Amino acid sequence: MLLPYEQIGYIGAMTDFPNDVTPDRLCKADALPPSDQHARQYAAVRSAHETELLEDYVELIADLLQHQGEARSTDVAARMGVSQATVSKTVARLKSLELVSSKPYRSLFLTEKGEAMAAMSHQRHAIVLKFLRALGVSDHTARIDAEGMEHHASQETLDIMQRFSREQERGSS
Amino acid sequence: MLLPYEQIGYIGAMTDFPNDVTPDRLCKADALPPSDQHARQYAAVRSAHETELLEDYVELIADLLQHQGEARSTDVAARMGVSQATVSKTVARLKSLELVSSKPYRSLFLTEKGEAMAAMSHQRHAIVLKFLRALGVSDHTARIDAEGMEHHASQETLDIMQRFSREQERGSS
DNA sequence: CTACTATTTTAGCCAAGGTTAACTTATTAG
DNA sequence: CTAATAAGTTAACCTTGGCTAAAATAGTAG
Ligand SMILES: [Mn+2]
Ligand SMILES: [Mn+2]
Ligand SMILES: [Mn+2]
Ligand SMILES: [Mn+2]
Repeated sequence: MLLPYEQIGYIGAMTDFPNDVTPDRLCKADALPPSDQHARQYAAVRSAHETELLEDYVELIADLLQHQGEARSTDVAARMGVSQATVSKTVARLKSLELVSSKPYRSLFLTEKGEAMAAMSHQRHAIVLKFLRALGVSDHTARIDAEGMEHHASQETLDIMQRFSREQERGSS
Repeated sequence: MLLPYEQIGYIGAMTDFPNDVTPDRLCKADALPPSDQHARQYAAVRSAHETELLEDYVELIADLLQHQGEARSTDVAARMGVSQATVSKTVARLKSLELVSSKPYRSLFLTEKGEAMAAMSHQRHAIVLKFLRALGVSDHTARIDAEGMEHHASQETLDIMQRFSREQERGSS
C-alpha cells in the first residue's frame, strides 16, 4: 500500500505514516532542521542577495576613486564585465538609494552612506580574502571565492576568520 | 586645475594624469587587479548565482524524499519560506531542465540528472558546514553561512576545507 | 568652429524569482 | 456520495539585472 503511492507521489499517503514513528537515532545528525528555522536560513541568503550587487558596486567605485582618482562608468563596466547600459541602470538604482551621486554624463561619487557601505564591504572583503589565503588557497582562487563568499559571512564568522588569519600569521614568522 | 575637475567628475581630466606616473610601491598590495581578471571574478559570481537556487531546490527535494519519503511542494514552500506559487514556477523550470519530474497535482521526484546534482550539492554543503563548525563557528551561524557560502567555494577551496576539518577532528580525539 | 571619437543615457527586450488572488484538483470527513 | 479542506496551478503583477541598438552629450583634434 505504500510503494505504489510513493512511486506516483500520492499526496495523502503520509496520513498513515505518522512522523513520530520514524526511528530517531538513525537520522539524528543528518536530520532536517525545523521547518521555520530552515526557512530562515534561505531567507538570510535571499536577503544577502538583495544587497550583494550594491555592495560590490560601491566597493568598486571606492576602489576606482582611490586608485585612479576618478570612477567612470566605462571603467566600472569594464571591471564588472557588463555593458555600460547595465551600469547606467544600476547606478540609477544606487542614486535612488542615495549611495551614489553624479550629474548626468559626469563620473561617479559616493555619498556619506555610500562611503560607509564601501568601507564595510571593503573590510569584510579583505578579511575573507586574507582568510582564504591564510588557509592555503591560491591567490587566484581566493580572489574568485572571496568575491562571492564575502556576502554570506556573518559577523561571528568574520571574527573567527580574522582571528585565524592573525594566528596563522603569527605562527609563520 | 585638478581639484575642481575631480570634484565634478570631469571626464577628460585624466588625460594629463597618466597612469604610469602613479607611485607603484605605495599601493602594490592593495592595487586593483587587471581589468579583465577582475571582470572574470564577477562573472564567476554571476555564474554561481544562476545555478544556486536550482541546487538548493534539488538538494531540498532529495532531503525530503529521504527523510519524509515524499517531496510535496507545500513542504518545499514551507522550508524555502516562499509561496506555493513560487515553488510551482521554479519546479516548472526544474522540469524544463530535466532535473525534476512530476505529474500535475502530484508530488516531486528527481531525475537521474537531478539526483546527481543533489548528491554533489549535498556533499559540498556538508563540507562547508562541517568546516565552519570545525573553525569554531556556532551551529546556528554555521548553518546560515553555509547555505550561502557553499555556492561560492571552488573545488580547490573545498579540498582545503575538507583537509582542515579532518585534521582538526584528528587533533581533538 | 567643426568634425570625429569616447562616453553616457535611453528605449525596448528578456529571464529569474518573488508576490497575491482566483481557480482546479485531490483527499478526507460525515 | 457529498461537502469541506488541503494542495497545486495559473494569471497578472512587480523588481532586479542582464542585453542590444540608437540617441545624446562631452572631449579632442584640425
Ligand atoms: Mn567585495
Ligand atoms: Mn562580492
Ligand atoms: Mn545547500
Ligand atoms: Mn544554498
